[in-house]
Amino acid sequence: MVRILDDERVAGLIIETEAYRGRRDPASHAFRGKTKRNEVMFGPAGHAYVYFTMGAHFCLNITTEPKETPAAVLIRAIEPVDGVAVMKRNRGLEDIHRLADGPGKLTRALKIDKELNGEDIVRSARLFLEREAVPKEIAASSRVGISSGKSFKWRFYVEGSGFVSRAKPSA
DNA sequence: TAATGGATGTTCT
DNA sequence: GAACATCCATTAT
Repeated sequence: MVRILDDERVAGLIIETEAYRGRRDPASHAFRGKTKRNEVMFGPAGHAYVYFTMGAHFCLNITTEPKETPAAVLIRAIEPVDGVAVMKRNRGLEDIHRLADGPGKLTRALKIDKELNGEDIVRSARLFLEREAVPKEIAASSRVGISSGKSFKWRFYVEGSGFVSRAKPSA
């Protein structure tokens, strides 16, 4: 995942994600229909859905599925690769393992906020994805921080990575 | 190492 | 008025 900040490349490998599947998924923002906040989820795939949560943090999702089929992938953690100094400055932290090991931390490290909500990441010069080697050991577990839909194993993370948000995921 | 509570927008009851 | 796709400082074990 690549973020361009003042012509500087700030990037990292995606380590942890969660899937949210619209109408079929009680934990999804889109489960109860379209609102002003979640309308990006109802748009075409490949756009950034950025929302403000718990009164203090932003979370970044990438939409999937065609228009009017709400679904998105929450990016929960990255392993910093380029522009590490910028991330440290944004976070006020030196520990590289803690720079972006959670959805709220990641958006802060990469300076992602509501202004990027709806960004087309296929065409964007500010936020986009590059193809990389897919890690071999990918594990699945329940999603984090939800109260319904817990039985779906829709959290995916690189097994053994020191950059996941929770060392010991709950099954 | 584990539990607690504050910050506080958006949506739902 | 309460819950929530969170994080962190503070306090208790």
